[in-house]
Amino acid sequence: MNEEAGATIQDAGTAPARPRTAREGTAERLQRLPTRLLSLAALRSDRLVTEALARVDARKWHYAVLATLEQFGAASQAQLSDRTRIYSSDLVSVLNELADGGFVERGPDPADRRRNVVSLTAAGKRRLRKLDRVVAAVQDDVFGPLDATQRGQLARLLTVLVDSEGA
Amino acid sequence: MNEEAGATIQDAGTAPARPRTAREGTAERLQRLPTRLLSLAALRSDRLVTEALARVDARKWHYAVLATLEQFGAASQAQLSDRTRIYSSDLVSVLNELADGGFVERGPDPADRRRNVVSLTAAGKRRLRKLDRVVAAVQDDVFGPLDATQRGQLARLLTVLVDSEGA
DNA sequence: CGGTCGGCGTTAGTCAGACTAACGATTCTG
DNA sequence: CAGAATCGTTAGTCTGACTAACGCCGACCG
Repeated sequence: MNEEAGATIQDAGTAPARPRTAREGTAERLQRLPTRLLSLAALRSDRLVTEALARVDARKWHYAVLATLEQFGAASQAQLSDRTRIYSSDLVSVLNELADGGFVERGPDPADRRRNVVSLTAAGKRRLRKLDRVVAAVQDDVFGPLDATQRGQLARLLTVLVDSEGA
Repeated sequence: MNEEAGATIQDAGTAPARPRTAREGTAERLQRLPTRLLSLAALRSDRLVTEALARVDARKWHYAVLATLEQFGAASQAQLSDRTRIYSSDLVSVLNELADGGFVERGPDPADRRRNVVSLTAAGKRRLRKLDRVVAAVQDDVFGPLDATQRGQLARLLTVLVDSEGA
């Protein structure tokens, strides 16, 4: 919780502060370092995504889970974990949140009582549509500085990197 | 490293290792999502960088600080914070570590006793050379799947994104 | 000259995500 | 049937980003 200063209600956001954008001088070695560029770009991207989703009371994982459920249908948590790359230990709370919102249902799998079957509800589908819109908007936000061609290039290059993972 | 199941001795702890690389099925929506690609690529990159540096008992910020000091000379912590984008609160422990290793010296600024002057030692310069090598090696590791042209492209695109930050 | 404002370094603490360990319950396998 | 493996869950570690507050000092203002 935030203790508000009471007096001036406010502009909680008016951060007068750190000119983090200062960009005054970054050592060259760092400035061109590809891994650093990647890290900074992702940091900014993640921040924007997280903020945008937070505004509608969601998190990245919510989107991932909902989208995965819609595409592949009901699944066990283990399957969801594999498909979304969310650790199953973290998945628990994500599903709790989604279930609290009525977006998914979690019940025991009659076929294998160790498992849960997680399925999308009607509300979940609507929720997904909404998050789709939010996420799409952020893409433009993040990649605004690039034109369509460049975005395509970037996506292709990143895909190569990401896919090289398991190799 | 991987624990091999040796000879059926107990294997109590043999983590057969989650096939995180499984890549079985990722929802399309997610798979092409640029912000996600960026995030995943950065995650992998960061992990490799962190591991490589850990092997020589260093962290990313160590490199950033040493490189910045060499390029701009002795500076106050506030300046370092601006230039490296390390929050000054986090900078404290980084400098402690570097000072413990004898790589930097931190003394009061005679001109302004609020400030510290942080400067690079001879050992710090040697350290920087070493980290330079480590970091360079990781670049090849991370961006191995890309040829020189592609790496250039990627760097350019990312630079655009990163520089759009303050705009 | 005294006071207040602001920059400086530091401590502490929050929050999120990635990741590991262990455990009870269950099912599979030999 | 016994042991091994799987599933969901709890708890906890680690790192990085970020905020709040504080004591110290210097700058500026009246």
